[in-house]
Amino acid sequence: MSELNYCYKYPHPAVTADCVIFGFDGVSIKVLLIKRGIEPYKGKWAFPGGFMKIDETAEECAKRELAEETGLTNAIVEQFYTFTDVNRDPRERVVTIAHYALVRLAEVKGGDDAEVAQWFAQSQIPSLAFDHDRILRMALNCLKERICFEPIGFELLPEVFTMTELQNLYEAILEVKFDRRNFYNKMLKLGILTEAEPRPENASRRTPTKYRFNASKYAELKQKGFRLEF
Amino acid sequence: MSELNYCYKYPHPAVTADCVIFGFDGVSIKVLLIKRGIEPYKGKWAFPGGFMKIDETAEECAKRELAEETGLTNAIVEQFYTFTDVNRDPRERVVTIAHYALVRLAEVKGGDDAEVAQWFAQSQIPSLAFDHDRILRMALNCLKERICFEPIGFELLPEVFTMTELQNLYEAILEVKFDRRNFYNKMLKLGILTEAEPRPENASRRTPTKYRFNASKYAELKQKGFRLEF
DNA sequence: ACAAAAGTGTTAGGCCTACACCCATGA
DNA sequence: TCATGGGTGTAGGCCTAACACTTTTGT
Repeated sequence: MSELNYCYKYPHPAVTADCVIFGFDGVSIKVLLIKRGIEPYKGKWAFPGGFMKIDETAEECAKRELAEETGLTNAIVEQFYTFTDVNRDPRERVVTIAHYALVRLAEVKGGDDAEVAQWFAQSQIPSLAFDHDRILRMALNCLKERICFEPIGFELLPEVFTMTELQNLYEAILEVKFDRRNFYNKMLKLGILTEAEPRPENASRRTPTKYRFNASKYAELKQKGFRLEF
Repeated sequence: MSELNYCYKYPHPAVTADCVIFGFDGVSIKVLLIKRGIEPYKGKWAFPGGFMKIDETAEECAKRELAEETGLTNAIVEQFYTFTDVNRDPRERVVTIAHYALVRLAEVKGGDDAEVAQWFAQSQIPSLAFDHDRILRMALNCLKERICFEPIGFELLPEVFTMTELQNLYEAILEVKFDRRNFYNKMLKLGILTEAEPRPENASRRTPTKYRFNASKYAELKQKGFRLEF
């Protein structure tokens, strides 16, 4: 079991897939971290990740990690950068293909052990193992860029949401503030939202309108050359 | 020399870096391809690329490949995607970290052997070895997206260029046509171009104005939150 | 002389931004 | 009653897109 059975003519790096899992609680962006139980960096927090099996793609590997930690199997998982620094892992040469995942917090299976896996608000993330600080920075940047041009934000919200929740999400990710009326107008004019339910009888002025992302409408617009922009 | 000296407890994929090298001849985007001299895919065209050494990063590897084929050592080289399909190489499991490079054709050292390395206009690229067709599609897409928001186009033009050349470049990459006056106005208003030389005495109406990309001006604007958009 | 390249300005419409008040609810 | 959240409209400025003619040169 511990023999060195896999031999090559030239040195091969190990390949891992890491998964930066983003969630949104209505106010802040959150990231799921795992406390390392073994050396190196024992006791430090890191992203879920692991060695890519010889018969799976990096994306399958990242999705496997995601499923192990959250129980989710149909979330968005996308590769964003491959980290290849020579000494990023003290054990051996390890190349990691970094992914981010977008999940709805409500759908995440509660972790069995809060000591081991924990959600951190963006502002409370501790210093991480390996080069994961750098990976996080790049993941956040990538998320910022992509949400400007693609409707990935909806993957972090419940199916049905209010305009205020949507605005909070954009503001949290982009770290800016929008004028509420302008945000409403812009979003509604885009034509990619549908009112989820007609307002109930007893709807008061205070009851917010619920929306749903209209994926087919978006696909249609996109095909016509429409581009989302924030 | 042919012994299997590098042994691991678990199987390790091989890791390569491939380099999609883009040039621009004033009219079309060109790509440098290498004719494979050995199996697999012997005789087919492919991107320059090779196995990552155990003490170099993927980017260093891609730059090494670029230098070998073009003599250039200071061109833009950027990773854009890592391809991990299980059967993408028939010999063994190979993960490739794909890069694109932007070079000025005038600075490229003429290849010794046109049989082996050759520039292809985008429309004349043959079907490629491995999954390089897919890699090319993604590289072109990535180039399209990036040129919309970052001034990378200038890396493909001579230091000094005319507005028409710049417009041709944008049109070739984005596969659209712009109105000449609107393109002039927009570019000039951005404030990132400098006139290269005062127009000479004998300048006729027909002599085009020469421009130069003003990188420091761009950096300054960018810091103020300015974003390039096309 | 004819074709091709380069320079140049205006107008209309759409989009973005800034901005304020009312109502209902729950504490 | 007070603070909070939610809904709503308009006016000005800027940017975009559409559009044509003149000059020069080379063939």
